[in-house]
Amino acid sequence: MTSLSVSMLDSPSYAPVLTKRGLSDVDKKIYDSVFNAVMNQRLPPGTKLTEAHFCELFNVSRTIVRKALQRLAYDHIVVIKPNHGATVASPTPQETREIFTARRGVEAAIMPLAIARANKAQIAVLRKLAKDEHAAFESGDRANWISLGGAFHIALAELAGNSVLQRFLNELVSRCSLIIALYELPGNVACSHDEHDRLIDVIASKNVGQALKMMEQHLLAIEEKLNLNDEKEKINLAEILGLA
Amino acid sequence: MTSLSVSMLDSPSYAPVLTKRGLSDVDKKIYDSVFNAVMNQRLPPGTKLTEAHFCELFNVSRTIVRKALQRLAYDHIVVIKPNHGATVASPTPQETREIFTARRGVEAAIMPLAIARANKAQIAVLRKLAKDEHAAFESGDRANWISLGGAFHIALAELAGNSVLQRFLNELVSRCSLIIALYELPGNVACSHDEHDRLIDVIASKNVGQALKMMEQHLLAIEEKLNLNDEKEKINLAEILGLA
DNA sequence: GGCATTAATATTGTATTCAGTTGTCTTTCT
DNA sequence: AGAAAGACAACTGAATACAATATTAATGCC
Repeated sequence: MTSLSVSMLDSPSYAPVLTKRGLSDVDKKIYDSVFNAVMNQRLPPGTKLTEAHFCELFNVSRTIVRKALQRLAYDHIVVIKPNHGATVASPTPQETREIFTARRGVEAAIMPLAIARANKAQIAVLRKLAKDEHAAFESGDRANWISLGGAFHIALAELAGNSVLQRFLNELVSRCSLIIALYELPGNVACSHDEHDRLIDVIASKNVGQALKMMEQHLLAIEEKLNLNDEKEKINLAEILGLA
Repeated sequence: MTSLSVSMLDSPSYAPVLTKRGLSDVDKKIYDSVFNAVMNQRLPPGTKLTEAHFCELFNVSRTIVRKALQRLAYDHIVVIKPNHGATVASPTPQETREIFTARRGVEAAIMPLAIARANKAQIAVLRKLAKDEHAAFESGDRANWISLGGAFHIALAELAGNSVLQRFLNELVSRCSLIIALYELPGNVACSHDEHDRLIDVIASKNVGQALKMMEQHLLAIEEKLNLNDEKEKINLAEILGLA
């Protein structure tokens, strides 16, 4: 199990605790720093997140830290076991399949809303994201590439203008980052880096039916590239036993 | 604004729908008692939920109470404003539309999964729920009737076997209970009390396309019966001014 | 009487303290 | 040496204490 190190988190940015009016949004800072670290895969699944550690990093009491960790647990970014504290979640293959199924459903609900509200400016925003994604891919910045791939879908959800669906998708996309960190086959990274471009074209053409089909294919393709054989440990165990 | 009274909270009867790991026993009790009270509309939207009150009722410290309230806030059952504490949520018309739109999407994602897994026994469970719903309607037990109406959809989500979608729908159904409490036109209650029967028929026949269409119509019908004119206060205010 | 201002009370936000649990390391015995 | 038992340290769970803020009551003024 990995342990938390300072470099994994965003710099605490020691903004002095000025202003009594400035309500303590420290817990949000903690939440965001862990969330971003997970999204960028700087915090691998299974990492232990000790409360006292965050107290030092952010100069707050455990009360605040616990609030942030509990919120992360609500969103299934971390798992809290009684008397064992918080660790970065590591979704099982079964959970993974459920997450992807749910995500296909939520993205399908988002798509017609997004298409209905898409104008030129918003299409341009999507294209910018796709371009950044390409750049990250070309430069070999794998973490940033994955993060931007998620950002595209998040942007689509924003465009849909439904805060509920947006929140659902946020959770699903962040959990997918965890999943990719766990299950993606190493050699399989180079793929599908123009699918977002084609999606944007279809969205711009306002063809809902085709967009739905393409999005589903897109998500199924991602899922199929994972190694969900459920045999990660079993194979290792078998080998060990075979050797023994 | 209504204030909390003890009688609103008792009646431990109903199923713990949103139960989760990580909550200690008392936590869960507080969460469930508020949740059920909201679902049964004993706690009207806007009700102030004072922490100290729950401390007395459940003989625990504020630490536990706050954890339960924060989780209720996460599920959008209550709203926590900084330095103002928790109140039962009262969704705006805008939020209501978003919730119903999201719900149509999530139910659409659930339907094919549920149909794929539906066998005779599970169809029987659904029929039982519809029957109870009829009974509650006939006996004039409005609160129980609304609660059972939600239970039907929850059961469908369970049947689908996807814990993520199930959790999403749980939130949406409970928020709809709040919405109905706020916006349903009084005389409009007597309606659609056999739509669930017809849904079950279509599900049993495994006709996915027709089931999707029927479910969407069902949900649209519920939404249309609400009074979302945004003029609730305005009308009252006008009357008051007219008299003055 | 109505209204603004101030004091008193109530409620929430955060830190600290105490208690219980778990994991590890040492000691001891066979 | 190896296993079991016990002691210690680290951590989490929960309650209490203190500080900050909001709400209500009271007072004075016009």
